[in-house]
Amino acid sequence: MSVLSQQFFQKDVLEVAPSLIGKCLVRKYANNTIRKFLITETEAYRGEEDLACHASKGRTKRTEIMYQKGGTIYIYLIYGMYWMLNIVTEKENIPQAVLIRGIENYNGPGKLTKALEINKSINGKTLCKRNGLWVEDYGIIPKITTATRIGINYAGKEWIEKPWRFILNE
DNA sequence: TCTCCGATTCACT
DNA sequence: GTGAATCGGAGAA
Repeated sequence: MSVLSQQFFQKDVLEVAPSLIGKCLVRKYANNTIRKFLITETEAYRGEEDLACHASKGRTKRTEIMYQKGGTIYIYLIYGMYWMLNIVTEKENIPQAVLIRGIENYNGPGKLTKALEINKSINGKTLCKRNGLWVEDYGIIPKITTATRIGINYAGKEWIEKPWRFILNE
């Protein structure tokens, strides 16, 4: 087992997103309990030109986090009810992020953040043990299926059709 | 300040 | 298959 370094995330999101499949998301709760979850589904959001990406509107207070260097945690509230967990990729000033859509036993981004007790308090923090959330590599070589992204009908045909969702094959 | 709407989920017809 | 819940960010004025 090895803990993924910051360097792992400082690459193109299209490399990072599929390679996170089969890795282990580790959460240390407020009461020091530690739980590990296999990552089963991710999605890539890639830069200002990607109309499905929040950063397509340019650099704002909200998207500022995505311009940080890879390994930063981006938390975002959707529909006033659910927190989305993203991991920023690439170097500084390149707005890319991986959305964690699914983990073992929790199918759905809203459910997994609930299970992990994720909320805005860790927005902008770095992915590492000190902050209670990190990723471990157990050397699993997963079989990956690609698909189109979900919930981005506003982005237009060209971007809806990108096969930027990555799913672990059972 | 005010209005619009979303990287979702769940209950109900 | 359809619609409600619910709130912060972005853009308009």
